Amino acid sequence: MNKRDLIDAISGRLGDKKSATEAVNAVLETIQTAVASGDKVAITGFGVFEKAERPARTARNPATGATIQVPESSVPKFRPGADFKALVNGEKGAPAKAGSRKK
Amino acid sequence: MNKRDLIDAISGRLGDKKSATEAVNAVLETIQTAVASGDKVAITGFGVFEKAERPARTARNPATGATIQVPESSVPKFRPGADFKALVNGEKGAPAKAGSRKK
DNA sequence: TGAATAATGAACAAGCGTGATCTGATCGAT
DNA sequence: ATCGATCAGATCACGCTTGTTCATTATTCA
Repeated sequence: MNKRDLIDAISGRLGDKKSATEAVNAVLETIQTAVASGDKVAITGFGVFEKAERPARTARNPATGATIQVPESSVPKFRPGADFKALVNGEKGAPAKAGSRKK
Repeated sequence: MNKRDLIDAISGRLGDKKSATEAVNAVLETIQTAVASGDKVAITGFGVFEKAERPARTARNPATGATIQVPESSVPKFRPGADFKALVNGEKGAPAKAGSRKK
């Protein structure tokens, strides 16, 4: 599924494809900007987008076999939430219901 | 940043907080459903949400220290895209602009 | 109010990084 | 809405590194 299909699927809920496109872009860009700013986006039930700062480490260039030093690189990290994982495991049928407590 | 802040930030772009709430929920739920269905959501520039099926493996219970067998668990996997990583690294200033080709 | 998230701890296993290329995706034009 | 051009993404490889998972409790989010 690509972005077009995603927008098309959402347009069925928002009613308009143009609005869906704007909505998707707004959400994605907002998350990107927030994570880039260092603020982690914690969404209960979905997951957490956070900026993971990785220190320099020793990697290797498989083409040459030479060990190279990789500088600090901040990469976006996503940790799926409980509902998301449960949904993928097939334990639930619909998201955002949160009414099933298996404890 | 929580979901409230995210919605608030998006409402500044869509103009309405209610629309922003619907948009965020629609996007997130759609992604969850798609990933749960096995279809990976590939969005160029942002990342790829896909369903990673991990086979059973041996884990440990930190409370008791006993090794236990974990059954197959399908967890959602997110792989950040090039633009997202570049943005987090501070190489770019704004997402979805795609006008900066450094190549 | 109710429920989800964060942190801890240790061992196992997979990932990562560079880099070119092909395919797929995305954006714009008609 | 569809077609076309352009660009991002995946792959493969080797050796070291990091991540990940389990469970419990308090706090904070919805």
